[in-house]
Formats: sequence, structure tokens, C-alpha cells
Amino acid sequence: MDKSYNFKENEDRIYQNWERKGFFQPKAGPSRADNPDNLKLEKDAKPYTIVLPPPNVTGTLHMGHAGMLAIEDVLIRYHRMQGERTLWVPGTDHAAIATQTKVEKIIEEEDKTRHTLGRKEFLARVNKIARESHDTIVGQCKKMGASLDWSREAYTLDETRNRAVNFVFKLMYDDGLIYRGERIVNWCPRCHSTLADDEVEYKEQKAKLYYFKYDKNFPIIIATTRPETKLGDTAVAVNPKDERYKNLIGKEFEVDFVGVALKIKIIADREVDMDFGTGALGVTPAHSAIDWVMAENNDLEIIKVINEDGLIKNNFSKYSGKNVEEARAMIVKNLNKSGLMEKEEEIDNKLSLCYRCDTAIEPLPSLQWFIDVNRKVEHLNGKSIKETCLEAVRSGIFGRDKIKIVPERFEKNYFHWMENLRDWCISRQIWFGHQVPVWYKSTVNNSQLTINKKEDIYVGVEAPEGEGWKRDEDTLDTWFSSGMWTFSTLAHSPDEIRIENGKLVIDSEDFKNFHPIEVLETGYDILFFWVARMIIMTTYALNDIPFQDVYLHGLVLDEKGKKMSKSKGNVIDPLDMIEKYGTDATRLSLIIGSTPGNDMRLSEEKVAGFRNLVNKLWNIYRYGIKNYELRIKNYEIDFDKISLVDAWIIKSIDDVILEITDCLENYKFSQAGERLREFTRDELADWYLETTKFQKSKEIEKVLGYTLINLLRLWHPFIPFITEVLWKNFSFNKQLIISEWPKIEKTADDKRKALKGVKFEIIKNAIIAIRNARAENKVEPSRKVKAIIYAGDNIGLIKENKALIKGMRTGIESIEIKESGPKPEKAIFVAVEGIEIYLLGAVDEKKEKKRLKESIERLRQLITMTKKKLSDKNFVERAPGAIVDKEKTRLEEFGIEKKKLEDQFKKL
RNA sequence: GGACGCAUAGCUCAGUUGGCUAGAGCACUUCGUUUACACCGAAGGGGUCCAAGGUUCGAGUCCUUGUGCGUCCACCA
Repeated sequence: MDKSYNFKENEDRIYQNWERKGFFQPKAGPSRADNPDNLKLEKDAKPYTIVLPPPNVTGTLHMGHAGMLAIEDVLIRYHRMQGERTLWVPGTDHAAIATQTKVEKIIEEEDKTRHTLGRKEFLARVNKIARESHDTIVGQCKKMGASLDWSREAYTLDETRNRAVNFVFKLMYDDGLIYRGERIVNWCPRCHSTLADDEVEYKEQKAKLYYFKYDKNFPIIIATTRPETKLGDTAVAVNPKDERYKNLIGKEFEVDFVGVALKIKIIADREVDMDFGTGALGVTPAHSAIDWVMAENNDLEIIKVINEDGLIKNNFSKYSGKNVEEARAMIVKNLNKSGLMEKEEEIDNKLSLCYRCDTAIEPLPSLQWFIDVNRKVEHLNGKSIKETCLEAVRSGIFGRDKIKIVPERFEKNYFHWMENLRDWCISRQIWFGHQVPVWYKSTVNNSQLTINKKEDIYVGVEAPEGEGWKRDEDTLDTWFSSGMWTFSTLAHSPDEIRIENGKLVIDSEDFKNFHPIEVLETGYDILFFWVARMIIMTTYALNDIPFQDVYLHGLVLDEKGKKMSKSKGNVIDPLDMIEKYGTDATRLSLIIGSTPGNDMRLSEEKVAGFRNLVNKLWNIYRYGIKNYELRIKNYEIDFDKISLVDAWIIKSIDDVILEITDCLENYKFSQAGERLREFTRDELADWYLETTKFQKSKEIEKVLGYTLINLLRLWHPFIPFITEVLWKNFSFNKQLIISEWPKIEKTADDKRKALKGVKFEIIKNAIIAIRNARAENKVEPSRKVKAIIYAGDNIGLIKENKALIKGMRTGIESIEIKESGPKPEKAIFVAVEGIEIYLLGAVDEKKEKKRLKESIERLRQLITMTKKKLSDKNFVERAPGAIVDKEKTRLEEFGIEKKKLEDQFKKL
């Protein structure tokens, strides 16, 4: 064995071996110990499912993905070892807008646009790039050691998923949930496309705020930065509390605004800020989202002023055909000329820009498809989507427990978002994605702004029969399809998806076995985008929840706390880290120190640190194998033959098994990793292994073997590769990945139960005391010294382990042990002779006294409190009997403990 | 403007329902190369747990207010 662990020799090889043997499939597990090649789990084994949040096929995986893979793989490997039928479904997301934009940028360099290429050829280009990206992503997942079941891989835009999308769309349409309506969208006049809200970029700039009246007879001065849109005003809104305008509310005026006739109604709206401008807002329903809502509430006429090229539409006299800047200049000029302009003021303004071309966004009304979140439907037991989704997390629904979000505080965010949810716009004017499954009679132009007659629209899974139908050119919001991810991935061909009695049916074994999934592990940044959408889609389509738990991880930031991005050049590539430090170290660096919902800073030093830890583990085994025969048939320990240190380490690993199991059951990955690190280095390597160099125990092979095999099992979910390599040193014919998770037997014999593990601490204390004594007095290392230990009651213990104390880096040549000395009896005292100083205490008398005093005081307080509690009628009446009994028991225990401490104190 | 979060050692962070002397990693100081490991070992220094007030026998932990920082949502007509 080499001095250092060579991960490069092992990782790819082992991954291929696992995959080839089918260990990533749900049938693999520890239940068939005798025949590892014929894996089969009992049918009644509990299923455990995670679906991988599908990475976008826009490029390569970053550290955030790596962290996600590491955490999910820990869960999957742990549950696999628990004997559950474990399934982790891989897949990728077509990420409609992101992918299309990326490809548009590429073809832009060839001086082409998607329009010059045409839909078919453009999509071919997109698909090619998506496929390349997909292959890279799959390779990266494998490098991370992720035990994903590749035989079940899915894609959000493949045929099976498309089938599910079309069916659910149709179901919702038939239920009246999906409707077509107008809404203000962010329109880029240059790209000729709508933009999602998060694709709009804001730029701080100075802008002019113009104060003017529409005409001489109009009573109110309004303020605006965009006079050209005022050609489409149909109202002026004021705050209902505003005394200045109160008496005008409800009145209507006919005005001549720079040569264009307008009808203006004065309306009241609480949204209006009384302190901005004149406190009066010219309402332009067609070109402002807020105004649109006001128009809906007040039943105002909608006049469109600007067209899709950013030009003023027809019928606006001389302004028609001008672009917005020209029109603005003309109107400002006219207002000045006619004396209607009151003043111009410079203000700070945020300009909305297209993130692609920096063109100013034009808010325009456009015909879109929506999902009504407030309509009550029979399919949801007469409730609305909103109500259902709130209930699913608040109290549970469809007979399931409530969906638990970890960390809990995000439940508040979820409720807040869901309560304020508006109808979900699901159509997008891009080509890459699930095309809306709607056809129109060819006599109707679907980009027009009129709503079609009902008989001219066909909604279905396949194209309609007959001539003259033309499909809607729009595609669906990417979250519409990824919202179905937990169940759509469990179908493996389009035939398995159908509608029955107005409900979606997934007719596959996998769906029956694995839905709903156990936990959705994803980033908190997509709680609303994705997690909420999954709850919407699943509760509606299946009348079930998509998942029981949601675990939200944080973002992986660079060491300065900044988001990693290519433009900043601060990206740490997971593949680089794997190449340099190995997958195991990379995984640990992402798990330890990462707590749910909190961002994490990552540096290369951190990864290097964990490489060192992995190497430590390697050397622990190297030592063990070199010095002991560990390939033995059984590791049953004869408790009569073990030494004090053996008992200590057995007790310790047993405790660790319980702790790690508890941590993993409760999503405390970081804590589990830290505890394992502590045990591995501080307890096993630094103490137990050191003692084996000096102690003679007959059972040492079994004890060491028992400790090591359990340690490997506990570490395996975190660092799968090195643990699998080391596992070979033991006499198991089953690979570690499908071995049992360690358990502490309930039927353990009395001797095991009696293991306290604390006595060795006394020896440890003596050794540490001697080391300290030497260090503090700066003894030359070569100087040979003699130690005298006053051991008190522990004299037997110390005597038995004299050799150990001498050997454990104490630098002591000889030891004399005395029962009593010049100091009190209970404590151990160490004296180092042969040098100037004479005596040092292992236990500081002053400190000890203080500690005892404080402990006694605390117990006194506890007793007071408990007595008070028990005498409180309210408490006794309110608390169940068990709690009252518990309090009584505690009171007794406190009393005994207090007495003990008081005795100790007296002796001091 | 609305909501949520964070503030603990020089740095990065743990600290589960209030309860042993507030912990870890890195960094720092001193010592050490004894055949598992220099990708190493031993010992050590360093904290008014942001401030003020409150609840409690007891607060890093719960409540209120303030300060600083961050994130998300809405958005300035």
C-alpha cells in the first residue's frame, strides 16, 4: 500500500463497476447477503425515492450542482444501506429561455437570427447543443460518484414528458383553469419577443419628469416621464385620501391632448403615492402593468399607443409612425408651445432594459395563456389551486402528512408567496420548449389581439382531424413541464400516460412503487419557481402531493462570499477539484459546513483540508492491515478478554453509529460529517491506534476490525470511493455500497451494555497531565525523567496501564505509582522528578472547586424550579401524566447528583 | 415600499426543544521527524456570543427596540 491514497487509480474504475452491476437500481440492496450478483429486494421493503433536480442543458455543472449531488447521494446511499428500495432518478431540463438565448448568441456570431434560420433548422441547432451539454452533465454526475439510476434517465422535453404536458394542459383547459387573456408583458421591440420578469435588467439613470395638463380645461396637473404614452390615457388616478382631488373623483372630462381627443375619468386608487409628482397619475392601461390592473378594476377603455416595433400606432394624427423618442420630443414641444407644461424636473429613474440587447423594454398588452389559481374546481374537492397548495403545506392534504420544508422558516416564505399568487402566465414567445397543444382554424391569426371564438380553438394531445387547423406558435413556460417532474419521470413511455375519469393516470410499476417521492432536495432560490409549481401541478393532476419533505440547500459562493460567475473569473470548477483532490474530498468540502437554507463559502484550501482527512483514513487502515489480521470470519468480541481501551473505543463507535444515524434521519449532514471526522482523527487515530502500540489485548484484532468496518459503513455515504477501496481488506463478499448500515443490537448482552467507556478517560487525563507538565516546564526532550502518580482510588487502573502511560509520548523513563500523596485523594496528581520543579496537578484545585460550586448552584436552581413547577396546579393539570412523572424523576436525579457533588466539594 | 434572514475566536462557520467550563476547521505561537500518515504528530494563545432593555432560578439560544449587512418580491408613474 502506498503512503498516500491514490484516488485517480480508483474512482472511475469503481464507479463503472457499481453501475455495471446494477447497484444504482432499486433492486440492489443489502438484503441478499449471500448472493451479491443476484440482487433482489423483498417487495415489502420500503421505497425511498429522490428525483434529481434536472440541471439545465445550457452548459456544465458548477459547484452548486456538485453540492446538490453530494447531499442527495448521501441520502440515497444511506437509505440503500438501510435496505430500502432506493431510487434516484436522473434527468436534464431543456430550460427553454436560457437555452434558446444561448443558441441565439452563438448564431448571432454567424450573422444569423432564429428568424432567418427558420423554426425547424433553429431547433435542430438548439437540440444539438442541448445534447452536447447533456453528455457533459452526465459525465460530471458520474465523476461526482452519484449513484443515479441511469437506466431511468429522463429529459423535460422528450416524448414521454411531452405527452404528460399535453394531457395536463388539456385537463386544465377542460376544467376552465387554463384561459387565454391579455396581459402587459415586457416586450423587446428589437428582439421581437417577450421577456420574463427576471430577464429584465434595470439601469439607474436620470430622467425628466414632466408636469403638465392634458388641456386648458382639465383641472389636474399630472406628472410623467413618458408623455408619449399619454396618448393612450383613459383616466387619472388619485389617492382616495387625497383632499386636493377628493371632490373630482368619478368625474369625466373630454380633452384635446396635443391634437388627440381623449376621454379621461378621475378614479381613486390606494396604490397612488400622494407625495410623488402631483399625487395624480395619468392612467395608460395598455402600457403599464399597474395601470392595466386599475383599468380592470375600474372598467376603463384600453387604448394601445405603441406597436410591436416600438412605433406609435395609427390614428394618432401626426405622431403615428414615429418612434417613442421622436413622439416624446414632439409632444413636449407642443405642450410648451401651448403653455400646458408646468415644469420639468430631473429625477432618478430605473430604466428597464432587455438583458440581451440593452434595448428599452416596452410594456405591451399581449394575448397569453394563463392558469387561474383562484377558480374552484371539482378535481380539487371543490377548492382552488391556491387553497390546495396552502393546505398541502399548512396541514396536509389527500390523506398525507403536511409537506415539511427544511429549514422550517421557508414555510413562511412559501405561504406568503402562495397567498399573493396571481394567475400564472404559462405561454412564452420562444420556439424551444413544449409547444402549446392548441390549434386554431387557419382563418384566425393567432398573434392577433382578438380572442378566438370557442369553436375555432382545439385543445388536445394530438393534432385535430380535418383541414385548416394551425398550431399555436408559442411554447410553455419551462416550469409547466418541470412542475410535473416527480411523476412524469416515473413513466417510461408515452403509452403509460393517459386520462381516466378526468384524471391523469401514470400506468407504470415505478409510479405505483415510488410516488410520491420521499424528499425534494434543491436550492432555496427556486422554492417559488419550481417547488411551488410542483405542488400545484401534482395536487391538480394526481390528487396527491409530489413529495413529503423539501430540503433546501444554500448557494455555493466563492471565498469572499460572492456568487461564482464566469465573468468574474471566480468559478471553482468541480472537475478541477476532483482532478486535484479527488471526488471524496470534494464531496466532503461541500457537505461539511453546509447547513440548510444558508449559503456557503468555498475555497480550494477547504477541499485540500478534506483531502488530508481522506488520506488520514487511508493511513489508519494501512496501519491496521499492516499490524493485524483483519480478514477474519467474525468480529464478535469476547468482552472478557478486552482491555480498558478496547471497551472505550467500542463504546465510542457504538455511540457514533447512533449519532450518525440520527443525523442522517434529520438532514443534519454537516453535523454527521463533523462527528465522523472527530471520531476518526481524535478518538481512533490519535488515541486508540496509539495505544495499540503499547497495550497487549487478546481481542485487539476483533476490536479494531469491528471499529474499522463500522467506520467504513458510516463514512460510505459521504466518501463512497475510498471506503469501497478499503472495504476490500475485509472478508466480505458483498461490496460496501450494498452492505448493511450498522445497527446497535437491542439484544446486546449485559457485558456490552455495561461498557461505560469512561474509565479510559482517567488514563487519558494522566497522560495529558504528564505531557503538560513536561511542556510547561520546558524540559529538554532528551532529558530522562521519572514520574510519580498519586492515583487515589484509581490505583488499580493506573497500575494495570503503566506500560501504556509510559509509552504514550510522555517521555517518561520510569513511573512510580502511589495511592495517596500530599494532595487530596480523589484526583490524580502527577509529579515529574529529576528537574527543578517538583509537583503539578492534573486537576487544578481552584478550578475544580469553582466548577463544583457552580454545578451545585445550578442543581439547586434546577431543584427549585422543578419543585415550583410540580406545585403549580396549572402545570400539573395541563401536562399529561408522563410529563409530570418525568419531572418527578428528574427532581430525584437532581437531588442525588447534588448530594454527590457536595460530598466531593467537602473532600476538596 | 413589503417579506425573510444573518451578526459567536484573526478568517469561515457549528451550537437541535433555554441548562456541564461557548466548539470545529483554517490561520497563529512553541516543540517534535518515535517504522500508519509532513496530505504528520504534541502542546498552547485567542471570544464583553452586535448594542440596549425584557421574560426566567438560569439567555449565545425566547421577546421588544436599535445598528450594520444580505437575500427575495413588488416597483417609482
